Amino acid sequence: MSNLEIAELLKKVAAAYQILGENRFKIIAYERAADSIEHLTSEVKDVWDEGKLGEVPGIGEAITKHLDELFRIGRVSHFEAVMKKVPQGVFPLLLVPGIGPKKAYKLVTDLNLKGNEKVVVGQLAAAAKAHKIAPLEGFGEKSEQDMLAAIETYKKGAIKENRMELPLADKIAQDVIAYIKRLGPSVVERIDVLGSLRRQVSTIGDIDIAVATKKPDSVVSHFVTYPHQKLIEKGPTGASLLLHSGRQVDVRVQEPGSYGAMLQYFTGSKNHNIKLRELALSKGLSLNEYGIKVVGKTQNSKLKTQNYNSKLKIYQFRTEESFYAAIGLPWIPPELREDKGEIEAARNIFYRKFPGKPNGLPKLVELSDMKGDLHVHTNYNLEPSHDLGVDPLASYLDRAVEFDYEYVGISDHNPSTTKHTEIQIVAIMKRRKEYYEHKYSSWIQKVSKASSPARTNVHLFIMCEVDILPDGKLALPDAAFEYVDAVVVSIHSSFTQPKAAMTKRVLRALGSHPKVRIFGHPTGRLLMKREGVELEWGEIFALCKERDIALEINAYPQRLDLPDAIVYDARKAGLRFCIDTDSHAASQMDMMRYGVSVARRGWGEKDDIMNSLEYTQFRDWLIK
DNA sequence: GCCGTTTTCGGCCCGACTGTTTTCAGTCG
Repeated sequence: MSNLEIAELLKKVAAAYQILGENRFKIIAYERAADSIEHLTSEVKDVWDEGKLGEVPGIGEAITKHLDELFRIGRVSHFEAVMKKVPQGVFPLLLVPGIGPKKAYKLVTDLNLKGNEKVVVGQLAAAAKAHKIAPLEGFGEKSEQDMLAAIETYKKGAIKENRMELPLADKIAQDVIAYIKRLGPSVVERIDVLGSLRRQVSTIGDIDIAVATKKPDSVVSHFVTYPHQKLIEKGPTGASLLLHSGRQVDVRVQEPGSYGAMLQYFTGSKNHNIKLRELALSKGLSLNEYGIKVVGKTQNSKLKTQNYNSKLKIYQFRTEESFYAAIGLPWIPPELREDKGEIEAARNIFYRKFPGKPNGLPKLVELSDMKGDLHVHTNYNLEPSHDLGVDPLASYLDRAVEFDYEYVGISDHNPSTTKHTEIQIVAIMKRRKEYYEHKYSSWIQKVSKASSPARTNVHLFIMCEVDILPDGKLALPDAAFEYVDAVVVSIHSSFTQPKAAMTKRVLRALGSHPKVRIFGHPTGRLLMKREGVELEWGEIFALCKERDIALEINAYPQRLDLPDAIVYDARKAGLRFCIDTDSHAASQMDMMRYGVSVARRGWGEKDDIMNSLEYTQFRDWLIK
C-alpha cells in the first residue's frame, strides 16, 4: 500500500469518527497522522520495516498498532468496524471539493445515495440538477449550483495529483510576480514566493505568493485580472486563481509592518506551523499571520513595546527573523520547516543543557559552496547504452568558468555492451580519453589567451557513468577502467527487482572496482512517473561508508535523487554526497541549485558535500 | 489519539471564506 492510499484510509477513519461524533481531538489526531504520512518522502512501509513508525510525527502507540496489523495481514479490523458504522456512500463524496464529512453524511442519508464511487457522485449530480438539494436543511440555491461545478472539477480528475516539477513552478511564479510588480514599487513594497516552492519540496501543487503593501485592495484587484480560467476565491486578504494551465496560484497581501508574520505563516509547512504555535502557546503567545497576541501570563521579555500595535492589540514584525526571535528561536531555513525536529533543534541553541539532542540547527550547504559538477554528458559519440549529450566539452568547461567551478567530470554513458565486444569497448574508451585530453588542452590554450589566468583553472576529470547490470556486474570491462579517473555507477534497467535482489545487485556493483566513487541517482525514481527502486538502505550505507563512496544527489528536476528524506538518513549514518546535474546540455548545468535544495532539505552541510571541496582535496578523494 | 526538557495528565493552531444563517457550522489551507 502506498503512502497516499494509507493516508486516504486514515482520512476515511477520521471522517467516519466525525460523523459518529467522536472526540474531536481524536479526529484531529487521525487527520494529522494522515497528513504526516501523505507528506512523508519515504515509504511508510519501509519505516515500519525498520520499526521506526513511532518516529513519524503524529503516529503514536494506537495508530502504530493499527498500521502494524495493516502491513502484516493487509487490513485493520478496528478501521473496518468504525467505517462500517456509517453509510458507505459518504466516502466517495469526500473527494468532491467543498464536501466534508458532515455534508456528505447529510446528503447520503437524506437523498439515500448508495453504490460505488461513480454511481454515488452521479446520483448527487442528478439530485442537484433536479433541485433536490436546495430544500435540504443547511443547503440552498447557491450551494446546489456550486455542487454541480464541484462535481465537474472532480470529474476532470483530482487536481491535487496534478503536481509539477520545480522549474515549471518557478516559471509560473515569476510570471505572476512580474505581473503584480507592474503596480510599481510604491504599491508592491515586497513580493515573495512562499509555500512549498519556498521550502523547495520536490514537486509543487499550488503556487503561493505574498505581497507587502499598503494598498491591499489594489493588489488583489490587479492580481485577479491576470489571465485565468476560474476565480476560486477573493477577499480582502488575498485571492486564488485557477490558471489556464490548470495550476492554482494563491496571493496573500499584508501590510509591511506585519509582513514577517505573513512570510512565516504562508511558508508552512502546516505541521511546522502547528508545532510552532503550540510552542508559542506554552509561552502564553498566540501566533497568526498578523503577528503575536499575548494570551496568557508570561514574561514577554522578547516582545518589544515598539512593535505593539494597540489598535490591533498585536505585536507586529516586519521580518521573519524578528518573528522567530520573539518566540525565542533563531530563524529556521524554509527547507527545514517540515516538523522533522527543526524546532527542537532550534530550541537547543538556547537550551543547550539537554544532552543527547541534536545540537542546534545545521549550517546548510549553499549554492555558492559548490566547486564542480561530476556528472555531465557531452555530444562525443562513444556509441553509448543510453543518450548522448548535445554540447561539446568546451561548452561545459565554459559554463564551469561562469559558475566559478574548479573542476568538471564528464560522465558519459558507457559504450553499449550489446553492440560491442569487450575489446572494442576498451578501444573506444582509450580513444575517448585521448579525444578529451586533446580538446581540453585546446580549450585551455584558447581561454588562456582570452582571459586572465585566474579564470582558466577548471580541471577536467574523465569519468564514465556505468550501468549496473541486472546481475550487479558493471557494464564496463575491467581493462577499460585504465582510461577513466573514476566512475559513477547507476541503475538504468530492471527497476522492479525485489528488495533483496536489488540490494545484492547494488552491493556487488559498488564493491566491484576501486574506481567506483559515486552511486548515481540511487533510487532511479522519475518524479510522478516512476517509483524508486527498493533497497535495504542500511546495507548500502554501510558499504558506501566502508569504501568511502559518495551518494549522488542528482539535481535534474525530474529526478532529485537521492530523495531528501534518504539524504537525511544517510547523513545521520555518516555518509557523504556529490551534488551533480546529470546535464545532457550545457544549459542544464544551472539546475545545480535544485540539487543543493535537496541537500538542504536533508539537513546537509557543506562538509557533507564532496564537491564543495577545493580541487586538490577533491581529487585526492576521487582518484584511487 | 498524540504528546511532552516546568506536564505521563490534560491540554490540543489559527483564521478566511462561504452559505445559510440571526450567531454559526462546515470546509479549507
